[in-house]
Amino acid sequence: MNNLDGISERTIERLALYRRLLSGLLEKGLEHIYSHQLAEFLGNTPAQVRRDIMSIGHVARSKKGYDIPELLTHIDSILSSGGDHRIALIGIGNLGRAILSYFNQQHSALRIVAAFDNDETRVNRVISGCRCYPMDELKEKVEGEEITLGIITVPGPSAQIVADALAAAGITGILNFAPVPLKTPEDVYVERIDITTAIEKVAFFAGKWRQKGT
Amino acid sequence: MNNLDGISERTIERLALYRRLLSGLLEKGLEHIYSHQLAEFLGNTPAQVRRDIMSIGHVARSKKGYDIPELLTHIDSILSSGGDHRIALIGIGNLGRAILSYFNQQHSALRIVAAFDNDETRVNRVISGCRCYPMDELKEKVEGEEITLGIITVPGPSAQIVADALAAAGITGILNFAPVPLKTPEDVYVERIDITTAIEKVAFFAGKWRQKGT
DNA sequence: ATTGTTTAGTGAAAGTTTTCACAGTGTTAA
DNA sequence: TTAACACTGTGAAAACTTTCACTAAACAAT
Repeated sequence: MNNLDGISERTIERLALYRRLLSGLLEKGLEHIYSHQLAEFLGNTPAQVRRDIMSIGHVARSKKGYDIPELLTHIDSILSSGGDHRIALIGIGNLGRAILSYFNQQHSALRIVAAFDNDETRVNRVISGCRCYPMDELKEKVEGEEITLGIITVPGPSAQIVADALAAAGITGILNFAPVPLKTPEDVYVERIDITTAIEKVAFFAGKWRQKGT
Repeated sequence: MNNLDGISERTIERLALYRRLLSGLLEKGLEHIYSHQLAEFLGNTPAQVRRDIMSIGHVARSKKGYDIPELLTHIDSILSSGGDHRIALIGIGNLGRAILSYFNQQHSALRIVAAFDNDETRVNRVISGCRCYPMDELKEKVEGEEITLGIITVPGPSAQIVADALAAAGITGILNFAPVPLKTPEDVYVERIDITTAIEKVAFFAGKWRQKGT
């Protein structure tokens, strides 16, 4: 289910990291890089780097390692192959605003083009270059602006309602920050980021680790 | 490496979800729950629920399913077994503030007790019940306040410096929101949340999914 | 009591991801 | 030209995670 073209979910995540890294290296004028250098930067192993790069069908036999511009172009073409996307963000609270400013500074292929909230005091203005609308205009704007992805930053109890609205508006992917799992139609891809769970996980493993050795 | 007491990393994440869910159900006065109901709430399978619960050594043969208070207590004791933690947050930007307000409303066992930033205008005040200090007081406060975990919400270029400072101050776990992998000593557990990567991943899979069928 | 039904617990299978280890090859140096 | 080296590509093994499928037990109904 999550394996298109033989590229696994995990590999896609790392490809996004490779892309960021390579693009930085390119700006510094570097031309070539070895798998073990990439691994060093990313904190994984050379074998994994090579397998990831292999999985997108990249071939570059050279003693100098990978050609950075070439590899970057290739990774970019894979990651972009899902098409262009315009994004809606729902929930203009602290987290929502943080993501707006954090995300809309960079990036051209992916942009948050509209934000929504139920609270009227948060609406009808522009935050980080993004217009804010009341929730009941969601469907209209999603269709009008050709929005295909949604980011949910509303409190837990409202998240499912928002997800339903997004799905009804025809969105195909959701990034959910609310601390609840969403029920969505099969054809909507959902990714969750659960900050509380992440901290609890760190607390558990950090504690355990300290108790033992390693 | 990430498998203490036979409990896998993934299971720990789900246990945190079970705990939240069960605690909500308990407040509603529910007493028992079946594995298939838990699975329904969490969007996974009954078999996985049972395996997770089994892995913490919980036994409760009853035709009525799991006893909620009992199971909750047990999960809680596992998740708390990493010990209590006081948390420092570094980087009082939009994201940092969002996490402060988001996190410090609830939760007692884990609390963000100090925030730090290089920017003097963000410092020496209280945000969401959390005192803000300049960076150069980090070590002193970490030791004085018995802080054991750190949350990094600074921009990418500063993240490694902050991580080094945290490690030097004796912290054992880090949650890193900066879009760069960190190099840390072996005895520091690091978890990363990469918002940009998450969005790129959704864009990829949502696009692919739409192109094909399911 | 007996029987039927439904559920938890769990060994084993299946699926996924990472790592190992080595063959083949471009590159450099002699 | 040849030899030594270091790196990629990759089959196969290992490690990890999820799912299947069955056993035994609790409970309800008779």
